[in-house]
Amino acid sequence: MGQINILVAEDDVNIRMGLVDILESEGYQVIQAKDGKQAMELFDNYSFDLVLLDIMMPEKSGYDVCKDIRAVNDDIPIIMLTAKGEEIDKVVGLKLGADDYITKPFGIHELLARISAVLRRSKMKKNNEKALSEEPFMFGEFEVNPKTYKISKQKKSINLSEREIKLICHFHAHPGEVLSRDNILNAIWGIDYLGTTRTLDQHIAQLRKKIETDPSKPLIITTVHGVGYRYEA
Amino acid sequence: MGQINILVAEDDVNIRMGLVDILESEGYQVIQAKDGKQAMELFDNYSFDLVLLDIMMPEKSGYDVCKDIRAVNDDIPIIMLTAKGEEIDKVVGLKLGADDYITKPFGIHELLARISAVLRRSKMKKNNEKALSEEPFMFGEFEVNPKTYKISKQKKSINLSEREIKLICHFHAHPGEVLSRDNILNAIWGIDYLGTTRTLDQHIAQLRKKIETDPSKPLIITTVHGVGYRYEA
DNA sequence: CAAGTTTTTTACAAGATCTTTACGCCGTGA
DNA sequence: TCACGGCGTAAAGATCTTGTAAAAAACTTG
Repeated sequence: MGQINILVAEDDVNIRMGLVDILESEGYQVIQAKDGKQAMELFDNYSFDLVLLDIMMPEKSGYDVCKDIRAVNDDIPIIMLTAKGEEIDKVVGLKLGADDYITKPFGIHELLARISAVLRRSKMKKNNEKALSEEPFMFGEFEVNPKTYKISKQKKSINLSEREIKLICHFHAHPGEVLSRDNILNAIWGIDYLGTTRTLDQHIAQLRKKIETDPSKPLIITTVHGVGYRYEA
Repeated sequence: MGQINILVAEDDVNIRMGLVDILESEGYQVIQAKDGKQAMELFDNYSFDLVLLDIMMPEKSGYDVCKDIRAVNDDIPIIMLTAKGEEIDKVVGLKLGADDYITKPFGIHELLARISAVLRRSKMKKNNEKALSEEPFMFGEFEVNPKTYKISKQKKSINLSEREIKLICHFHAHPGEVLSRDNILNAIWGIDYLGTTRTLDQHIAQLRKKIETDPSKPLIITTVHGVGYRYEA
């Protein structure tokens, strides 16, 4: 969920391991490629949030990988790594669609700063696109505003947390249906969630406190014993 | 902050890349838009010193973008790009507020000369009549005076720093909206800012000390947990 | 270049949210 | 009706986010 996946393509094993250490200790999930060919294979099979690309690599240069990635994906941020003194042609690189450059040897701090800057820009871009699909809608007697994490009834406005908003949106997308706990957990917590199923009940209770007139006799989100919950549209 | 940011809106990828190459090798920071819609999105979220606008674009024509930009910002220089033979109506363009025109195909030197001319004029204008473009406005119970970096309530007047004034102005431009940290950092620190996100929190705290009655229970600038901040208009 | 100012980083405290746990009630089937 | 697992709910614990002061760095100005 909050997990950020980074593909690191670098042939020098020492530098690569160094990068992996740094990135993992920052909480990023890192996948390594030892050459350009392997990088493309990994890129095709997994989903990444950022690519770190050495330029000089066997099998396939960073330029080529960059071009091939861009042929498929216009949005994923790409940062190029260049050895000092390497004839790095920023113009060529930018033409191919890289987002930033770092010259080796680089400081840990600079690397991390550039990564978070690039991720920030990319996140902005995503949010702008997403904004349209998150128009306010009615949920029971509440007006739900996914963008602001707020719901309002008449003039009263209530703040919702991340989980609560997602729950409401999920129910809103399936009016009248009985949604199993597994279904909801998969949709909101992700397919690889490892926690208990009671967590969900807890959040449902929390949500009911905020939207039901009498939380002990829910009318909007009802319980289907032995199965799950239902949004009574 | 000698960095000059240019927004390039042009649908033809070859021309766009060519422009980017030229401008970046001149030391400008360039952001690209592939159509008019994207151009407006970028314009709303970042801060530019100059806009290069192709007239014929999908989604939204250069004329429309120009008009929309002028509706919000009267000062930023806009240069229109027109294909040779394209029916370019200078009168219409000037009415919409463009500052200059270049007909494709254009020479590198002509382009750069016009850009620096327009930037020079704009800088002069800023220095001379910044007064007009930065009228005082109300923010909560404060009267904000961007010219003097001062805000006042009743008879008391408080000095603000550069960052603080910019924060207030940005919030003032987006009343009621939840502004993500990313959004604010991009708008005030610039798209290529490499610092940490905590810097922003620090400045928010500083600002609250100056404008909130009880800084520990902010009413004017509220925080939206996990997302960002909001100006309660 | 020294003093003053602003900005940024850092470190820790405080707060919010999320998850787990525990206990008791409720529905269902024997 | 009884037993048992499902569910509501409060409260403790864990985790993540934000507030805030203070140190460090960067920038201004004379």
